Amino acid sequence: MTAHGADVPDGDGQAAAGQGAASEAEAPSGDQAIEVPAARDRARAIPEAAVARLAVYLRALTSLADQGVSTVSSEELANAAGVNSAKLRKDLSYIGSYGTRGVGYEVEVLIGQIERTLGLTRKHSVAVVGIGNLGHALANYGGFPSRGFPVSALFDLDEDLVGVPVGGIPVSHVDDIVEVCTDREVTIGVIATPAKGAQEICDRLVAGGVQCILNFAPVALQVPDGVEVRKVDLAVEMQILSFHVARRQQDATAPPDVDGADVGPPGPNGRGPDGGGQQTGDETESANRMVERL
Amino acid sequence: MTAHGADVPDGDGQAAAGQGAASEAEAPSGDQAIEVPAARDRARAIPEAAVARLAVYLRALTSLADQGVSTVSSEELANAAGVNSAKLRKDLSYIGSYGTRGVGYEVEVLIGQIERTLGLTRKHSVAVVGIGNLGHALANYGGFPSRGFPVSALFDLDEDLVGVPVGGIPVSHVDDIVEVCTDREVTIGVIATPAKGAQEICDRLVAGGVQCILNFAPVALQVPDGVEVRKVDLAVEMQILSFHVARRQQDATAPPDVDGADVGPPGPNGRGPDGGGQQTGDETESANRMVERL
DNA sequence: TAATGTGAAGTCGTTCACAGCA
DNA sequence: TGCTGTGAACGACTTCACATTA
Repeated sequence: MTAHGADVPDGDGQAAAGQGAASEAEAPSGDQAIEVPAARDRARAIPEAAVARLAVYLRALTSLADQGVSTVSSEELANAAGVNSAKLRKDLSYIGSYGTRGVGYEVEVLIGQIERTLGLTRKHSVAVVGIGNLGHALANYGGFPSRGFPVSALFDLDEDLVGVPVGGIPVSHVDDIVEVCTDREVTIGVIATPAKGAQEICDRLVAGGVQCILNFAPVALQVPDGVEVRKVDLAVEMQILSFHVARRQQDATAPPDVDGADVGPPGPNGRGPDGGGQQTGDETESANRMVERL
Repeated sequence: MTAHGADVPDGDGQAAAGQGAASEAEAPSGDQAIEVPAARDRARAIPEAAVARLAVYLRALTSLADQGVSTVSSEELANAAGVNSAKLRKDLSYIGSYGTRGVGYEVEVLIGQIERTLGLTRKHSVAVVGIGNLGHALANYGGFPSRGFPVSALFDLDEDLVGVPVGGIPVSHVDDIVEVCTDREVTIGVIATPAKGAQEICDRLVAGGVQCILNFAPVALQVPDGVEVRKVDLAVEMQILSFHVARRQQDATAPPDVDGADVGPPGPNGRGPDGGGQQTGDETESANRMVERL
């Protein structure tokens, strides 16, 4: 984990498979012999995939609580979360036994336990870097502050934006990242800049004491051990969907295809798709400069 | 990642997260005996996780192409994409043998092959529903159109927004989803609405012929077989990061913890964390109504 | 009786290591 | 000689199925 390579987008939550998070280059050096056990104990025992789902269960639970429900069975909760009950029970078993056989789980108790496990009993200050289209949306995002993630700093490279309040917080200049993050004890940094400067921003955040980064820029960030990176890439999500559309059509048009040569000639042909390609923007590329001020 | 993976995140997938997509209720009835082989052949052989990474490789490759690089070794490309070379080679092997032993891969050729595999040789019309903060950002998102995903329809429930052009496209009313999506042959729908109406929107998109959905609303959507859903949940991503912060601190404060009772008393205590909780917004909840017009 | 909690089996994905080829 | 392509070993996550308990 923690590894450098921002783990690939992996399928996360969603049903089947997916996951396979981080654990990239694990510093395979012959430093210490084993180090497998001990160290990581309590929390490390929970599979990454299960952690992701716990957050989903939490949401379903708070929703139930709002509706006045006080008890749920694994079946009901699993249904609300979009997983099967066996998986849900297994996941919950990682954090302890808080259910009652023959009855189910007490909603409030489970909420408390999951929040504790996810470390939500502590507030995590968030900094958003890159106040473009996306950064703007994130800064105004109601879901963050309401869930214990107060946005306490905004940064942009654009001098015209500095000082302008967005979502109630004045934008600071990226040159002050280290200082401001240290001051405000930012623990989570969100990078919503173009790919170009993302690594530089990342380095500054780390220098400012940020331990976790949510990266929207389309690059694999390099970070020192001990810093966690999660990447969200909209273009990748779209392309995965595209793949499924393609697969579906292939299945539909040629179901009894045994093996033979597939679609195009595997020969050494230049590109293939539309004209000279070109791939203009670089994802968040334009985003950063499009909305500009409110 | 379906997403699922989106979900979650995924693991994810994101990072991980993210992902494994649909295939929720798989109709486990004793309908047909096996059905394992045949049917899904060419494309289905590629693991979901590998598909997600192919999209990442594609980006790295186009970046290299822009820099004028014409050949890469698996080692170099893997490095740029943030994975290890063995995994990269395995992933590429799923789509065929386009490398040259002793040399590496031709950038242009690989780009073409990956694009073909991901179905990017065809344009996929995108519809964005919910023109709030996030929807706004998505509508203006440069990364979509430039990568073969032209945004061709926008929808919102707000009458005041209908007709207003966002990113060059006039917003339509959600009541017209079915009609407009059918007309414009939308293949991918993006839901950026509050959790509340998401399922309803989803149903309409499906009725309008949309086969793939990227869901930003914090709910597990129910879709018929044949429709693919990937979920992206920012709050979940943040909570996963929060978990890692918590784990890190736990490791730091009490490394030689053997087992005993963990943190809080597992007894039947009410909630636990901050006061009466409350969980205000519902993620995109506020988003939808915050920026309003440009 | 009903539903949790969990070992065990199964499935899927990653890593290893090396044969094979330019 | 150098790097790809891939079978096989390994490890992680999921599903099954049932003992267990309120």
